[in-house]
Amino acid sequence: MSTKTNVTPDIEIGQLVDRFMRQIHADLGRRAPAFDTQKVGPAGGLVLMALADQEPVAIHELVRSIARDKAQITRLLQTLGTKGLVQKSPSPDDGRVCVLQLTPKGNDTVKQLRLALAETIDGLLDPLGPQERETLKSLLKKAFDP
Amino acid sequence: MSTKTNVTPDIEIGQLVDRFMRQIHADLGRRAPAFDTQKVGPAGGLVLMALADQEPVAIHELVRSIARDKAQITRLLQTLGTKGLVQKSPSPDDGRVCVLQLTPKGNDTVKQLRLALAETIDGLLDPLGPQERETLKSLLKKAFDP
DNA sequence: TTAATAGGTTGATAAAGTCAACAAATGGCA
DNA sequence: TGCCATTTGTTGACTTTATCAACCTATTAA
Repeated sequence: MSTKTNVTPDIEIGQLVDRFMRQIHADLGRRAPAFDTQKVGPAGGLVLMALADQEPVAIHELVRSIARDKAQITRLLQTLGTKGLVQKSPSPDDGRVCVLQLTPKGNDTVKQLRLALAETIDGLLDPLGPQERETLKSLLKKAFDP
Repeated sequence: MSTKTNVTPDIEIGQLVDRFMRQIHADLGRRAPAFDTQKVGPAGGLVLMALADQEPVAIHELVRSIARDKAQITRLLQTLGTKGLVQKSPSPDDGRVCVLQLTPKGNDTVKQLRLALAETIDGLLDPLGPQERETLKSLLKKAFDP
């Protein structure tokens, strides 16, 4: 009790976050035919959106920022590449790294995905007022922003 | 600004939540050998913890509360059953439903899992103060509690 | 009593995630 | 300069989750 670590810290948060994530996933899945015109799927969508925030970016940086396995990203990028959404070019500075960039088509796709995601989250956070949403977002950012 | 729906609601929240979930998952996975003595895995662990909060509970209620597919839960419960962690008994009221309950062994397992999850989350929320954590939790509960 | 519905199981399949091994490029250092 | 450890990205093999439809039984409503 003396130290700052509680005896039982937040046990519920994990389950709540899981539910949050899963409901986002479910709702997006339901509406996917309407907006996922490129059929990138949930994983591809997240990669594209992360990419849009960070481009131009090296693969290993993207991997770290979204906390996924690099093997998985390699393969995702292959399919996104063949769909013409992402362009991969060797870095001039370092022969090992590949630099990623969205194509115009990729940018359009991201716009659609973002809109859909925003709508979904907007719906899920319905019980919260505008101010509460801001608070939630800022707390998450404080804890998990790179 | 007049209506309650913003033009661009919270796009980032989805990615932040995803990162949160994924880091929980990664950290728990790293430490799993130390605490997952029954080898229930991430999915099994979540089911057990949800069960502990709700038992005795019917399968379909559990399914709804954790937002997973019922087929998946059926199979998870089979393995948890053979490990002697969960007991499944027919409901006296309704011949279709099965009522779930943790065994003593299941309860012990949940205690371990909860401790591990709490430690992990405690670590991940390090940037947040005690008050901010409370706020975060209450917001999530307000939005996602059954 | 029939028809529709809900709860749960099974089967088949797809999608994600994991882990180790590897080649090429870089960097450090003797 | 030459060697070794490290980093980056790819590939292969594999396990875990997730999804979807078909199905049986019990319940409910008409």
